[in-house]
Amino acid sequence: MSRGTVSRVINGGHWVSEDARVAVEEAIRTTGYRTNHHARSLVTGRSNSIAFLLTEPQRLLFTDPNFSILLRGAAAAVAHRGMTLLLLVAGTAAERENVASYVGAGHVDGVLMISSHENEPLIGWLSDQGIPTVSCGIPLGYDGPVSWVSVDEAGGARTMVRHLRESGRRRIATIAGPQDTPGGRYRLEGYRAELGDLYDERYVAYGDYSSESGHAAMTELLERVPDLDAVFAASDTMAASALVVLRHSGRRVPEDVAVGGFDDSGLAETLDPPLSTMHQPFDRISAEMVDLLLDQIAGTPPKSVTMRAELVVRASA
Amino acid sequence: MSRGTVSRVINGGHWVSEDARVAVEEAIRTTGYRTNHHARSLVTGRSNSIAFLLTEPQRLLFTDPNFSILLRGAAAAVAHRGMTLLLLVAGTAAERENVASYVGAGHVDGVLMISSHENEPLIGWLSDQGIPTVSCGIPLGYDGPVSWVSVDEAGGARTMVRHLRESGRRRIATIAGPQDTPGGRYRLEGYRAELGDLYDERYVAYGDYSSESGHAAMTELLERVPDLDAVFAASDTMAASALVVLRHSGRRVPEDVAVGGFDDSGLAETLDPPLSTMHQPFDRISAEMVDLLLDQIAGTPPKSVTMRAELVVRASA
DNA sequence: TCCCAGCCTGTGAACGTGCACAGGCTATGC
DNA sequence: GCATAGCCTGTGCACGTTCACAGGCTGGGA
Repeated sequence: MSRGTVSRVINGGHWVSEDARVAVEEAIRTTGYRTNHHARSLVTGRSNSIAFLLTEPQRLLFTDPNFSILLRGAAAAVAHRGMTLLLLVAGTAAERENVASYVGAGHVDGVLMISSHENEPLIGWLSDQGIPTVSCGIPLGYDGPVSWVSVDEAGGARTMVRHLRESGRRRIATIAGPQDTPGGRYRLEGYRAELGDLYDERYVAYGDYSSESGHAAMTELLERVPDLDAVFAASDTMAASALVVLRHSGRRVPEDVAVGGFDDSGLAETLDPPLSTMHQPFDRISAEMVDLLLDQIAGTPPKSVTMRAELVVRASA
Repeated sequence: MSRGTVSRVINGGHWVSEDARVAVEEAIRTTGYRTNHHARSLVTGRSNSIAFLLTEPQRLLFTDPNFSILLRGAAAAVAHRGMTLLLLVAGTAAERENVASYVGAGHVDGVLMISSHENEPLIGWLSDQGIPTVSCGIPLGYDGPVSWVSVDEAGGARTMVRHLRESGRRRIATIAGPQDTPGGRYRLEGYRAELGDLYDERYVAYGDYSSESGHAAMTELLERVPDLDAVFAASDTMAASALVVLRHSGRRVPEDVAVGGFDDSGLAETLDPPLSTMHQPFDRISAEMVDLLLDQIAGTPPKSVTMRAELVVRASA
């Protein structure tokens, strides 16, 4: 039995006789043979692994539950295809340098880019190097060819604001996310578009998705426009803080003020009252990202996908 | 310039002249040379990567914020040593099988085992195969040689219960975690030990760390022992649900009922009222796990480390 | 009978590195 | 002057695959 034949039955099995196939498979079973991925990668030039690249500063990873869901989904999708997911962190400049040299050396076949802020240098670099890349969310500040998958941020925001208006709210404030982030920017755009002429800058406060920033923003809004009767927060985490601040101010939710969030992270249904929010299909997003990345590795040009965010009505609005 | 000399300057650089070193380093800089990890691994038999292995069912990863913190810490610690962290998921039997064959093939140098439940089959298997492994938390149901790093679960629980007693509480209930988990079991043991003769089974309810289970457990306790004046929850997530249930029952926290948690996850300080809890040093835990694993890979026998949980007093107790 | 196409199998080369070994050069001591 | 030890450098081999190619065997058509 020659190496060539064994190699053929392992990879596809074309042009190999039935006898040879069963013999090889039997031998594999009895000897406990495992193919050496390093040797394979050495000759094929492919690593059979892709990187899950985090460019978010450390602090936010602590509070944002979305990362874990995305990560887990990606790991499952990747493993399902016999590949491996490795985690790369590029929060500091030094880490960014390491990641660039690692990825540039061809140690991964592609990169899943998570939560990049505007003008993230790595995204252009990866694209210039011709390294298959899929971004989670539209990459701000880069107009080159790159794949991304995103929820319809503006559309989702409009849906929530419309829901608030249809339930009779007239003075709808918003706690916007960071404006160097697609979610932060486009959700605010959707809010503005849906309100049209009713838009009033004084009803807008800004946070960075974190709980503390949500607290500060809600406090600021209550001082500036105490007559508000609804709040749309650009993340569930900030909405949670808004609920606390509103209760302490003596307002009831949803009787006095309605509150809507965005994400439908695990947090939302455990809040008091349970939070109405826009559901992001994180499982489908991660699966689609992996699909797009594998297509790109196979040679397909970059392509992008937008998904709908679905309104989930609970008690808060 | 020969391959051998280049190899020597890259790995350590002993027995190489100053002239040769600078020449090689200059050449590396100008040509943009990157060492091929696959070729290196092929000959050394080491992969320079370690696995972050999750054996937790999917649902819990969504709610438990501790995983992300641990993961990020481990990724940073591993990257700092020039190695790579890859994420392996073994929630189902099929996934477990894949992981075993992958790890068994020697594709990683060691395994970081996260949150194993009692009698997790992989832990014994890894140990039997002689694969360096470090468990996060004491592995229940396995008494073979294995490294672990854990917080002092029982001691932390005693500290919290003592704190509640010292603030005048007499009827202290607990929401225990899952009993097939070290945290669940030993925190309950600590609670019981600290109460001594005062221990009363009716003041104990069980959850699985999830928010829903915390809700159910708190509801159950209020029905069974409505006179309770304090609750120690085995996780912040369950404590958060307890706060909601208590408020809805008309009780004030901390005036009527004091509430203490465990973990000090990001959640704790954003709750209303901010949660008193036992702080787990997740950053130190992940760093220590990586250290122990690298020691073991280098040949040191398994070793274990216990860390203290620190009381963090906020408003809830 | 011979040729050719279609299957199937074996073989040599290559991937890029680390390691052991051989050997050259230099300085030191006898 | 010669042996020896201490540095330094180059070379062959091995790691375990995949891939391209050569060639054998079989059956059908001229």
